[in-house]
Amino acid sequence: MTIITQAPGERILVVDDEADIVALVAYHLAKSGYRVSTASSGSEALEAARRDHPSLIVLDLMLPGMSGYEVLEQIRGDDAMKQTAVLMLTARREEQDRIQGLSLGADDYLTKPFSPQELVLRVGAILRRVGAGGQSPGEKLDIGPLSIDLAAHVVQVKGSAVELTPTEFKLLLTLAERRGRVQARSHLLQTVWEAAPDIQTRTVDMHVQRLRAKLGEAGDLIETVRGFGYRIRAPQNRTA
Amino acid sequence: MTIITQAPGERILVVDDEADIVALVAYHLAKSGYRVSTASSGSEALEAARRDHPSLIVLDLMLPGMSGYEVLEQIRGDDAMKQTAVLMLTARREEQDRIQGLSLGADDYLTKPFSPQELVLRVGAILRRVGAGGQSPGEKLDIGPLSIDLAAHVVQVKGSAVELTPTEFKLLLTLAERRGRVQARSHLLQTVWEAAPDIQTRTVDMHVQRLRAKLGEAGDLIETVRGFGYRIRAPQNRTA
DNA sequence: ATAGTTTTGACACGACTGTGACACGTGGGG
DNA sequence: CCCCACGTGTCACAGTCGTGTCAAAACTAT
Repeated sequence: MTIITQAPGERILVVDDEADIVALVAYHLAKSGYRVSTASSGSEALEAARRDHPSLIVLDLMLPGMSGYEVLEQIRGDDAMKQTAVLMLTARREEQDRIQGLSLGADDYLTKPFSPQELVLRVGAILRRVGAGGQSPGEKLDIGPLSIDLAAHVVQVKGSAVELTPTEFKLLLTLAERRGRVQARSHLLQTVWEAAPDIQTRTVDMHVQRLRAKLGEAGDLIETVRGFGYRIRAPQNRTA
Repeated sequence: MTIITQAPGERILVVDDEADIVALVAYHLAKSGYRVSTASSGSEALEAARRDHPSLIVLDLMLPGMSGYEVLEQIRGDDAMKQTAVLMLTARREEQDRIQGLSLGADDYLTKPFSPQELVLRVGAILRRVGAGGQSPGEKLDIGPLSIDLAAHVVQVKGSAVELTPTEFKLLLTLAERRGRVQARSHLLQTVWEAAPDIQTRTVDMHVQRLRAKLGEAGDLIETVRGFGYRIRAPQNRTA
C-alpha cells in the first residue's frame, strides 16, 4: 500500500495574527515537508493566496480587521482560489462559530489549543483527500466490509447503507483515517469532540458502543486497546 | 562502542549556563561521535546556531537573560534554523512548562537530573526520526522474531500478533528500546512503574515471566542477569 | 412540543496487577 | 563433595481498575 508521502512540497499558507502560533504551525508543517508561507492579517492572507496559490490554507478565525470568515468567503468566491482547501483554527469559546465556518466551506477545523501533531495529521488528511482525485472519486474509504463515502457522508457495510449520527460519523472517520494507530480517549475527545483532552467521561465508550452496534459485523473492526484507547487495524492483517 | 552510527559527525549545539553540565553533556555526545559546540547564554546560542547550523540543539530552559523559550522562538521564527531539532532540558519543578516547550516546537525534553546515557539515547532517537523523513506512519522496532509497532500498539512474534497488557507492553518497550544493556530492577520500576527505585517487590519478575510466556519463542530474547536485572540482547555484532 | 441525539451516572463483569508462599537452580562456603 | 543461602521462576488469589452496558436526563433542532 502506498504509504502517506503525498507529493512533497505542497504549498501551505498559515494565517494568524499571533506570531508564535504562526511560528509553531509553520515550523511543524515545514518539518513535515511542506513549503510554508505566512500572513498575519486577512488582507495579507488574500494577497499571499493569490500570489502563491497554496494547496491549503490554515486560517485563524480571529483576525484583526477582516475576520477569518470574510477571508474564507472571498476565497470561495474567487474562481482562481475556490479549490483551495481551508483548515480553520478557532478558539474554544467560538465553538458555535465553527458550524458557520464549515457551512461556508472550510474543509476542517481545529480548536485552540491544539497539538501540532494533530494539525499536521489533519493537513495531511485533507490534502490526501483533495489530492486523491481533485474531486469526489477519491473521497472514499474502504476497510474490509466497510465503506465510507466522505463526500456523501454515507457509510455502507457490505453494500447496505447504515445511518449514523454526526458524532458517530466523525468518530468512525477519525478511527478510519488513522487506522493502524491507537487513538487514545483523550485524543478522540480532542479530535471528535473538540474538548480538552483531560476531561473524564464515559462518552467515548458509549459512542464506540453504538457505532459497533450499528456497524453490525463490521463493528469488530473497532478494537479496544485496554488502557490506551481504540483502533481500527491496519489493512494487512485482519482475518485471523 | 555499539552506537549504530547514523550519519556520523552530526553537529550538536549544547546550551546551558552551568559549565559542568555543558562539559558533561558535550563529553558524552562527543564520545558518541557527534561534533559538539557549546554556548552558555541565549544570545551566544543563537549566534552559534546561525554560524554552525547544528542538526540539533540541547537547550536548557533556565538561562540568564534570554530564556530557553525565547531562544526556541527565535529559532523557530528563523527560516534558516526552523528545521533544527531541539531537545529541551528542564528542572523537575518546571515540569508543566515542558508542555509549553513542546507546543512551541521542541522535539523532546528531559528533566534534570538526567543520565548522560539517557540524553545520548534521546538525541539519537530524535535525529533518526527527523532524518527518516519527518513523521513516518508508524515507528517500529524489530528484534529478531519480535516486532513492536508503537503507533498501533501491536506486538508480533514471527508475524502473528500477541496481546499484551499495558504494563507488559511498557516493560517490553523499555527493554527493547535499550536492548543490549542490562536494565536494573530499580530502573525498570522507575521507568515502567514510575515508582521510587528503592521499593522492594517481586513484581518485576512476575511481569517478566508473563511477558516471556506470552511472547512464546521470542521470550528467550529477554535474558536474566542474575543479581542485576534483565536485558534484551543487542544485535549480534558483539565483538567482545 | 416532539423526536432524535448526546451526555451522564450507576452498575456489573472481566481483565489486569501486586503479593505472598513455595519450588528450583546456581554459586559459595564448610 | 555436600549443604546452605540467596535470587529467581512459578503458582494461585484477591483487590483494583477499566470497559461494556443500560437507562434516564439534558440538549438540539425541527
